[in-house]
This record gives sequence, structure tokens and C-alpha cells, in this order.
Amino acid sequence: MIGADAIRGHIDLILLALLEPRPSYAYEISKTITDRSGGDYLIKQTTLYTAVKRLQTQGLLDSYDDVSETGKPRTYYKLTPAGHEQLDVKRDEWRSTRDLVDHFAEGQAIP
Amino acid sequence: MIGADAIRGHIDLILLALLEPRPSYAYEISKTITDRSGGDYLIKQTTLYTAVKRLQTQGLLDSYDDVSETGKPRTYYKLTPAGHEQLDVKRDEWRSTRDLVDHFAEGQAIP
DNA sequence: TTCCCGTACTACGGCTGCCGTAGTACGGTG
DNA sequence: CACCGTACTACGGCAGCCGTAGTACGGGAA
Repeated sequence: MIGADAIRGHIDLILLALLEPRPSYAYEISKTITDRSGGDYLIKQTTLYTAVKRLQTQGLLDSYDDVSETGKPRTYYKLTPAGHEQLDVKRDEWRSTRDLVDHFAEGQAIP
Repeated sequence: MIGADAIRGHIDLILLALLEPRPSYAYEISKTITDRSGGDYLIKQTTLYTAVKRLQTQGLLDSYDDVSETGKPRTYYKLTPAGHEQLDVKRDEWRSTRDLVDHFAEGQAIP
């Protein structure tokens, strides 16, 4: 189980990366995260919708309504061009952060 | 430059790992982080002291005062046995988080 | 001496982001 | 026709990192 504090700050990257290949809607995104993490991370609905709104406000996501197979309207989210750019930026930031924490975590002594 | 939001939640791991080989004091810890990150991450004094206090409250760090080479008293921090245990736990948590974010960030599509 | 600078802290409030809890709404299915 | 799955929204809580600011003290230089 992965806690909120550990993942905090990286949700946006995860969402952008998930939506990179094609648009999706909240419920599917949520299921995908659960499945692909092997159940290790369960994103809360509030967290997901809040994050999506935030990304939309920043102009990184667009949304459009469409009717699902079950006849219900759904809100699909897709990356904007800015979203694609920002995904690259966030990937770089993540790699830097990851390498930094790895470096320290792997027990380098104070010289 | 690595932002606070990116590193958030992993400061404790970094501090515990830095103090694993031997005790140190705030100023040295701060310098070490700056140096070892190549200047990419500059921990704020408030962040550092807050984190240290938190770890002490949790029983993961002990402190003792000693006189430095310059004649000034310093507060040294060292891991408690519980701190050593917790360091292992936090290392595991970090690896899980890292692998999860890596997995998503590397562009796995929604199937 | 006096003054500045490096070192060693503390105080306090702000903001962001994830969470807990809770509620609405609507359609299909048994 | 009652329930359940799906699709959201509302609202407040809290932790953690930051900005800013201040105190204190010793050593070196003018």
C-alpha cells in the first residue's frame, strides 16, 4: 500500500502520462491506476477530480462530454498541446527527484 | 533545481539516511544536502529543523550537545535503534513509490 | 574597541494537495 | 420497484514545506 504523502506531488505526472496515448474518463482512470499498481495505490475520487480540475485550469487538459456505451454521458479528458509539453517537463523533474532521493537513500555517508 | 513539492514526504528518508553512518548537526546536514545534490536542492532551515524535531518526537533521532572545534556548542543528531529500523521501512516505501511512478511516467497506455 | 559576518537556532503564519466524509443523480437489472 | 453501479460535487481537516523574520554568540578585521 502506497500512502498519499509518498505519492503527493506526482499525481499530475501520473494523470498526464495515463492520458497521453488517448483520452479517458474519471472512472476508467481510477480503475487503471488501481489495476496497474497491483492495488498498491488507490486514488480517491476527490483527489482525482481535484487533480483533473487543477490540470484543466492550468490548460493542460481539455474535456468534452460524450455518451458512453451504457447511454450515460461521460466527461472525457485529453491532453492539450501544453499538456504534452508539460508532461515532458514533469518527466524530467521526476527523474531528477528520483535520482536525488535514490542517491541519498542508498546510504552515502557524510564525507 | 528541485522544488519542495517534488521532494515532499521524502525528507525524513534523506535525513535518516544521512545520519545512518554517524551523527551530525544541522548546519553540516544542510551543507551536505546542498553539496551532494550539486546545488539542485537547497533545504530550508525551517524545513530541516522541523523535520528533525518531528523525527525526534517519533523516537527515531536522539540529540546531544557537544562543543564544536570553534568552541560553540552544537546539537548533534543520531539515529536511535528505532530510527535504524524505520530507515529500512522508509527505504522500502520509497522503492515502491519510485517504481510505481516510474511505471506510469514511462508511458504505459490505458489498455 | 567596535562592527560585521558566519554559525546556530526559533517563531509564526500561509498555501497546497491529498484525504474523509457525505451527498446527489440517473439508468439498468433482478 | 428497489437496489446497485457509475458519475460526479461539496466541504472541511491536516501535514508538510516555505517565506519571512528575529535572536544569539564568537571570531576576525578596522
